[in-house]
Amino acid sequence: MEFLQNVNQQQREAIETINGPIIVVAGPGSGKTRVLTNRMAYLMSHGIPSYNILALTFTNKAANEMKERVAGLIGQGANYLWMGTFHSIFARILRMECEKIGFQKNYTIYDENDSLKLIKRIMTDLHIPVQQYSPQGIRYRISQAKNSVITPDEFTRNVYDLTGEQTAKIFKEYARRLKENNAMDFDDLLIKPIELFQRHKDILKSYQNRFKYLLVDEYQDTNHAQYMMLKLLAEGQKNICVVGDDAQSIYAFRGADIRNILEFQKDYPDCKFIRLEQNYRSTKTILAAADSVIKFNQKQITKNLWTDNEEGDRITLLQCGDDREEGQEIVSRIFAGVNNQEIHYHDVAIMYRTNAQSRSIEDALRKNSIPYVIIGGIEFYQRKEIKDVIAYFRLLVNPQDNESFLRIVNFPNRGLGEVALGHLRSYAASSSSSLLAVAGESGKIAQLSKRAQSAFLVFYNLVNKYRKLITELSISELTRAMVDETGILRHFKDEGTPESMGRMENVQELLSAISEYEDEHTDATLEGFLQEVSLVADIDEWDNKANAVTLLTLHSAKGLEFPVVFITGLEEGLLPYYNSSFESIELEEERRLFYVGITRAMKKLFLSHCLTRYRFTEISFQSPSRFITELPENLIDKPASKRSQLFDGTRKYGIPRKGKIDKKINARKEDSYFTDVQPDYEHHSDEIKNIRSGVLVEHDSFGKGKILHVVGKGETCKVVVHFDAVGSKTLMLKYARLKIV
DNA sequence: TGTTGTGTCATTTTT
DNA sequence: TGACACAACA
Repeated sequence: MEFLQNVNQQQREAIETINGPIIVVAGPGSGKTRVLTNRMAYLMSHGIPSYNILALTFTNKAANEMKERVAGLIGQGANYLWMGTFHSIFARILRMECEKIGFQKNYTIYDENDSLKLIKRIMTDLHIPVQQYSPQGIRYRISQAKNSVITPDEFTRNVYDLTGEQTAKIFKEYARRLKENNAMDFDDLLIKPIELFQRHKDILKSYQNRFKYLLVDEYQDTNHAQYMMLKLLAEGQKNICVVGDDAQSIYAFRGADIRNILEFQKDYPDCKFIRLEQNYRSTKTILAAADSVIKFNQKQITKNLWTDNEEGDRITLLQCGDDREEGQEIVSRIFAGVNNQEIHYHDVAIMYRTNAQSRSIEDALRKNSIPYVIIGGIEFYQRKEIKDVIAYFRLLVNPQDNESFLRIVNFPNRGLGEVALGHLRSYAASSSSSLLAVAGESGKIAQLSKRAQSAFLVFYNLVNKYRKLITELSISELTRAMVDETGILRHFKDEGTPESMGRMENVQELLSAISEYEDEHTDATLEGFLQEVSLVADIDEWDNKANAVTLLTLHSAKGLEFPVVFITGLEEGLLPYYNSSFESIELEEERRLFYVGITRAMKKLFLSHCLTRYRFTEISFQSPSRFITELPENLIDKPASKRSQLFDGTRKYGIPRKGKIDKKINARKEDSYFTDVQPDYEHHSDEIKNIRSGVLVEHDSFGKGKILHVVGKGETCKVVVHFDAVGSKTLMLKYARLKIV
């Protein structure tokens, strides 16, 4: 059988085991996708209809790729396969079933920004000061609660502090308003189906019957809600196959619970446990480096990764003076490889911890005319003008969506300000109707000025006119006509600044995206388009066909592979990121992130760190990441001109260099590699010389603490210290009189 | 009511 | 750096 050829023993077992629970712990590059796709094909070839299979992934991209591969193996038979992200699959189920839990089919999906805005508005309404309680913090707490399937009532009962009390109030009101607006946030897409299934056993039954075979990719990144959902669906048949790698769990901040994978065997004691340990992706060197790093973590499923691949080049460590130099170093390595015809631009990925780091790298690439694509950053659909136009469309589809109403009722300007809206909102509240509905009756609201009354009416008529046209026009005609009538494009044109011209183009791009969507979907609806837009990630759009270097965060690198990988910013405070240094749990997650990065590389890995870096507006001194020291020294090359105390410095470059740029780069700094002495402090005392992040210090009144971060230099040098007793403080080094412990 | 300026802020990762 | 809130002015 075709699906069993070219697979190893373990892969074969994972593919062939049709019934019962299976967990496949798949090391990086071990052919996990092949197992999943071949397994689906195998199931179907054994008479299991495709509509009995549900495959859940983390990105749409992964789902689409797998769909294509399955179709390649089995052809038309794959048509009814349900495969997609948790969010999109359950959004789809909710479209059909949500009336049973009090929502309407045309519900709106709120993204994080929408929900933050709503929370801020609620806080204002409840007179909870936003200065005192950070709306982001509250939103995060609420989201965490929802991910753990905790209801507002349960949350209220378990409050232990003041912020918690306020959060509880907001949480309740937030849930109420979402319902009132007929809207769901991202978390609802996971927990509302659970609610549905628990309340309506017959519906649960029907989905259990339908989805007889469950496949879950990236199981290590599921949160509690996803876990519960799977448990509900798998109940009875227990044909659940989960694939993942605990060592690549990097979404704890989003509620992912690594226990789900660690304890799968507890939930399904009779499960088959399969390890995929042969790596087909990387060189021996890269795999050994990755393995050595991950061994520093405590809790994990033991794995013995190995590969038949060649030894390969050593890992090259680039030490740079600052972030600009880092960009230059990378550029010169890329040039060297390309000039030798060893690599093409599209073989190269440059990874970083935070999106902000991309800027300096982009500068360097641009300056040297190297084509690049960037994944992440400010997404198209998050731009203000796009969100504004989308709000119009949302209101068409879901007239109860008060948040969208508020967003655009005065954009473009209709002379409707705070005061007018206040009257409208209280009238709406007393008559419990939506803002849009009340706007249509603005004549009845006595407090409103004549001008405001008619402005509301104009707005109402505008929206209503297009609501009536929904069934008559195609969505591209509808949206185009509406945007025209709102005068948004004219508004931008009149402004005439370069920014507003850019905005105008973006809106036009949105309109063509709608046309494109219409061409691709025979049954295109505006709802469908809006849903797709809310659930796309940047990575979904990326394809590696263009001959360009790829820039991306370590997080979005998961699941990808590249012949040449640069991991940048290997510095304390950045990777591992700040707060992660205290809690070993968080530190371990950072380490896994680094592990994910390393294991993306097939042939050649570069690691870079800077001694200084622009953060905020100031120069900050950076110490090399502790993770660097966790790599076996014999696998690492450090360019000869930069003698290090740990390495003897006589070696070749991984990829021979040819570029002309790197001459001056090597001229600077010498032995400072692991010593981390900061040159600017030479004239200070010994004490001050040793001030750097990670050092334990004592302060006269704050007691003992640890330096997180050093900002600035000389007279104005500041340090961020985390004190055991009082938490983090920023201090002027000059006055702080810190003693090194 | 709209616009402009100022100050403050926080700046991780994402479906 | 930029996004946002608020104050002051037109």
